[in-house]
Amino acid sequence: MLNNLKDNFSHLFEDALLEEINNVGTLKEVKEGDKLIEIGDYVRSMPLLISGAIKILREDDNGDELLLYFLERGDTCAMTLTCCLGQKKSEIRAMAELDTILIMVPIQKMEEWMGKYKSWRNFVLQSYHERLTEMLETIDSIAFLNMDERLVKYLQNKQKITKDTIINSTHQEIAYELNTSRVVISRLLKKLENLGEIELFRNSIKIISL
Amino acid sequence: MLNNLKDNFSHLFEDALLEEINNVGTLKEVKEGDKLIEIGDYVRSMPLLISGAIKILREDDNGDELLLYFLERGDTCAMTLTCCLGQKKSEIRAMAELDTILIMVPIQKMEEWMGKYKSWRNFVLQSYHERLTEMLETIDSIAFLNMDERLVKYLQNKQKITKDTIINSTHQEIAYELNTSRVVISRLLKKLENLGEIELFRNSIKIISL
DNA sequence: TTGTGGCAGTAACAAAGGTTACATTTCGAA
DNA sequence: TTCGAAATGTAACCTTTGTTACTGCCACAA
Repeated sequence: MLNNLKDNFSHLFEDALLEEINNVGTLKEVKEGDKLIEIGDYVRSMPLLISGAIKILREDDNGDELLLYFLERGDTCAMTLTCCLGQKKSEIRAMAELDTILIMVPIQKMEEWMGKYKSWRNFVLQSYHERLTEMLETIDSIAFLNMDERLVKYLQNKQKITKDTIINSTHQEIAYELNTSRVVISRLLKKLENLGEIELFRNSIKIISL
Repeated sequence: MLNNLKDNFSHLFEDALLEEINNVGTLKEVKEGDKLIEIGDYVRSMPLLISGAIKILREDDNGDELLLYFLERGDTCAMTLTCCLGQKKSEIRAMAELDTILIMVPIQKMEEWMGKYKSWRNFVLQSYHERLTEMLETIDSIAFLNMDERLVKYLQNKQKITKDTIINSTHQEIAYELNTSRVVISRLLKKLENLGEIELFRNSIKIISL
């Protein structure tokens, strides 16, 4: 685990902190599609992402869903941070977008390190900043963009995260994450295909140029 | 200023910290409608709200606007925190919703206090948590609610912030903050009036029961 | 091989929200 | 007092998005 840590976090944390994380953290591997946190769960440890990607989703009372953002290598979950500190229930759902490796750190440590390590404080604050920025981008999308533009952004984002021009999603799955209906997505995807920007297959979409 | 501080922050900060804030902070009064921060500004100090209310707005490239949330007594601006630390430009606009009194703390101090005072750390983290939560609520509204429901929420919120059943806004102003058009707001307000939930006047709206 | 369930294509229609246009009212400044 | 700008009311129409319904297609298991 120490190697994993050094590879991904040595530019952020001093050796003493890396050592501590190595001592108290536990390595966790999850498969694509696995659920990490459900809305209402209490959170007892904080994830540091080594590899893979996690998607963070919001859901309303009717079960309508919305993709908020992705976490990647070197990230942590800002929601978790506050849940830990405040002993509050999770407001979001976290699912593995890809096969993912993370280090789980017990919550007591995170407070202790806040006083002890400047690099840890910066990391935590930086994480908050990134998450707030991503929330702003999400708000921009749903407030200012039409569904066709949101869809294009979604596909671009997905490509960036998976590093693959083939997106393995059904229209229904995309519709859930954008909180719309399958028919709408099919309609817009077909339009993009007619423009030559994507190619449609069963269970997958190939990005030509977006 | 020390009295202001003690009245509003003594339950959060230890005496030594209150003392420090008192030494380095400057009192600032702004009038309703004053602009505090514009998008693109560099932020050099951090506000602690003593009284009044600040509204935080987002704008896109076309000048379309959206109200994100309000800051009240005891709050600080999480955006500012990260802007300060990262030396980044502001992503948002801040306007005084009411006459407001705040204490401005220079940014160098905030880092110093992070290491020195546990109560400061908790305050900063707590602020982030509240802001993230409010961003989530904003997302819920625009993603899951129709305009009529968003309008009702907006009016309720406004009432809560101003502690007044009379809302002094034009339809155009409301339309800006909800990123829609004046005609749409007039239409929906008239519907609410017909339901007996509000009463409409020139430049103001009286809330009967929402 | 055949049936079954999930996936995608598409048409027709409905609803919400945005746009344009114009009339009326109100208020403050000249 | 009068004029003009700003605020509001309202109709007609358009666009976007959501809904319903039905089709064919594909993959897999019985």
